Order: sequence, then structure tokens, then C-alpha cells
Amino acid sequence: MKISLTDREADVMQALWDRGASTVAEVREHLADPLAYTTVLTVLRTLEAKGYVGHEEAGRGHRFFATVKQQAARKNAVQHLTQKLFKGSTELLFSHLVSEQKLSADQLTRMRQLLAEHADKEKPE
Amino acid sequence: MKISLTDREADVMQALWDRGASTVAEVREHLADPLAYTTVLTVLRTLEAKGYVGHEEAGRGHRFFATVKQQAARKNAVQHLTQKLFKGSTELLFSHLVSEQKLSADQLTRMRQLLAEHADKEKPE
DNA sequence: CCTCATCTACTAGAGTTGTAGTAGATACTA
DNA sequence: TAGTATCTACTACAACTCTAGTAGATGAGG
Repeated sequence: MKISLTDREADVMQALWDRGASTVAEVREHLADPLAYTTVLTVLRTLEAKGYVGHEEAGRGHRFFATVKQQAARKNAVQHLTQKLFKGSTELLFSHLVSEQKLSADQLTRMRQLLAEHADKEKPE
Repeated sequence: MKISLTDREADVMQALWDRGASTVAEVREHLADPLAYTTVLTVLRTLEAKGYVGHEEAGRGHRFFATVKQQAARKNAVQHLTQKLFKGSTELLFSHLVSEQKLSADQLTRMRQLLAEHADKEKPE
């Protein structure tokens, strides 16, 4: 399944991933920008129409929840970015990340660690 | 300067970055999707209005060129993605890249190499 | 029961994106 | 020089995004 989120939709999905099933009011409070209640509801309905969110009755109102994994959304977004700006090369994106995003020595160390572990797991010999 | 490109705009910018200053017809041929001549022109004018592209007279027509660096566009896009889907953490994006994008052993090796070189350059001691 | 708060459904409108047509200028070609 | 191809400027329009208002239902409190 192809997942593509607009900016605002991403904010709302983030709220659902962070909090789990939530009411409109809860999502609204979780957002950084102050939006009208109805605005948040509209975004949730859009997401539901797209199939990324579901809802269940909960007393007076509804409780919305993500039906797609954050993992999946991230994968889609990274792939899209890679296609559009890095000629489809994950490696190019990677090298951009390393050389352009000014990382601290600590971060570099942790990344090397991570990569080392991953390489070990891939080729455990 | 904040740079944000739509999908189609990214395609067109890519053409300009790849080819350097180009006519509409040249950009059009460079694109993967078959678009009308006027469509390409419209996108170029939008990009010019946004300040990412300039043009100069060239005989009968115009020759368009990028006024922003690909590097800069990439940086903006990566930052945006990081903000929206990785809680602002480059490290999280990085770890996603390593664990989710199924990289080949070769790729992993090259990445480790790259990271090692970079770490050396940062802390040359 | 009446009122107030809360919630959803429906509607709306400005802005952006994507695509392209038409008109009119310009230049090559026979 | 008359016709054809090419090019830009202007216009158009549908789909999507973002934001929010209004109306009407429902439930809680006195």
C-alpha cells in the first residue's frame, strides 16, 4: 500500500502514533499548531477516506486510530524523497546525510555502531 | 533560503541541475513523463516566480537555469522529512535507513567506509 | 425538562498543484 | 513574401490542501 501524507496529515498521524487511539480533542491538544476543532476533525476524516485511519464509537464521540504503521509511512516517504531528489539512490541520500547535516562526534559514533551491528547481522560470519 | 519543491517541480529542477541552462524543449525531453510543451513552460515559470530559476534570452526563446543549488534543495527536503516523520531526529532517519531499506552487503561496506572517513575528518586525532 | 457544552456532518472558500489550450509574435523555408 | 513551425504570455480548470463555520444531534447538570 502506497502511503503519502501531506504536512498536516503527517502531524495528525504522528499524534495517533504517539498516543494510540484518540478523540479529536486529544489529537488537537497534541498538535503544536493551534487549530480549530473542526479542522482537526476534517483532517482525520480525510485520513480515514484515504484509508490510513479508522474510528470506533466512544460514548458521545469517536475515537480515531491509525490503521497504517509509522514504519510504513516512513518507508514510503523516504522512498519518495530518494526518487525525487536523490536519483533513486539510498546511498546518495546516505552520503548527503553524513556530509551535509553536521552531525556531532557522538552521533557519528552511534551511527557507526549501528551500522556495524547491522552489518554483523546481515553477514553473521 | 527555504526551498520547497513539489513533485513536478523537482523533476524539472533535476533536469536543470543535470543539464545546466536549458531551453523548454530540452527540459521537456529530459523528463521521464510526456508533458505538453506549455506544461513544462508553466512549471518553469512557477519555479522562476519562487526564485529557484532564472532565465536569459537565447535567440528566439529563453534559456532557463537553476539559481539554487541541488545541495540546498536536498538539505531542505531532508530537513523537512526529518521534521515531519522522524520527530526532528536525523539519527532516527539514519537508523531507519539502515534497518528498513534492505541494503546490500556492498552498500553497507561503502557506507561504513564513508562514515569512517567522515569521522576521521571531524576529529583528526 | 431546559439549557449549555460537546460532537459530528455538511458546506465553503482561498491557495496550490498539475496539466494544457489559445492567441499572438517571431523566425525559418520554399 | 506567403506559409509553417516554434516560442512565450495569458487563461483555464480540475483536483487537492488547509482552514474553519454552521447546523443539528446528543448528553450532562441543575
